[in-house]
Amino acid sequence: MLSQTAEYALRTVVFLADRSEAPVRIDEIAAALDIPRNYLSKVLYRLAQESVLTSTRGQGGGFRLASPAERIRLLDVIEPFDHIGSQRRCLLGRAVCSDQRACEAHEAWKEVGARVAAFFAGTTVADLAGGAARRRR
Amino acid sequence: MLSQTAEYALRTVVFLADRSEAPVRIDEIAAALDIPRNYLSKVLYRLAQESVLTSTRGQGGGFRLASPAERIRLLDVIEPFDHIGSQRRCLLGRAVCSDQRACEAHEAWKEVGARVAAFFAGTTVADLAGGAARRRR
DNA sequence: TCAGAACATCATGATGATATGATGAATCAG
DNA sequence: CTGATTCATCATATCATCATGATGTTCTGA
Repeated sequence: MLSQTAEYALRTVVFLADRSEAPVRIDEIAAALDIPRNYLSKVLYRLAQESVLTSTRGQGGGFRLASPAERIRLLDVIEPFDHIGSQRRCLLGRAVCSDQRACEAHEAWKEVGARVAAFFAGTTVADLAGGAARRRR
Repeated sequence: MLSQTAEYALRTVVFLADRSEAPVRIDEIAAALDIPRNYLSKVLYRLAQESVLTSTRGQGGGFRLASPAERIRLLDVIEPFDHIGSQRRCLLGRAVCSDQRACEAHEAWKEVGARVAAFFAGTTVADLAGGAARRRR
């Protein structure tokens, strides 16, 4: 359902939500979540570009959430890597799906896609966090 | 959502459902659906192994559905290639998801997964076919 | 200013999905 | 039996994703 890369991003963001607001070093994140260090570096760099995270270099630096966990949607975290763009694509790969032969199945599929999209757009990082972030609410 | 391979399989099966019951040559299928010929060959061979299709060699041979279109679930067509196995996997890749910290989001995700699985298990090839197969019902 | 800390980036490799071309094996018509 | 037809299979190529190691760049604190 999600690519490995998007899952890394999501796990990291949820992990950070459970931590204090101080920056966390990438080595610590990689070790705690068992994610390849340099690969994670690229992933988090991308998240910083997208303003999901903030990075600080030097002593005491690291990554932290750019906004409160309850204001970061799962969609924001995933979109830079996977494109689950509202599932407008026809199940059969037809260029024109909603043509004359659009059947109940096409409608049903569209609705399934809408459910998935609604989940990622309507769920926040805080909803997935298990520790501090949830208790803070 | 679906791999290219699974989509090829699905498009072929729907295509065959719209044809008469006589075998269709793989060259004809590949040309009509714009799918690489030899790659499709392997895909259809797999579907034949799974008893979704029947293959016949020699003059007048080709592929045809092994059962009526309304008895073939999308799940049967897709499963040999993609494993959408009831989405039991945790969104965060945690080994144990439904532990003490299972939150509303985990429940919501589980429900989304169930919807997807229900769609593929509850929809038949006939539901997607646009031509002959639907009019025959 | 300088050394260490920590992120940023580059070059390269491994793997699986997708694709192509050539060849083998089975079936049928005559 | 023979040859055309058609699926089955093998060897190889291409590409994106995932991963690793080495090096560059920026920041902080003394």
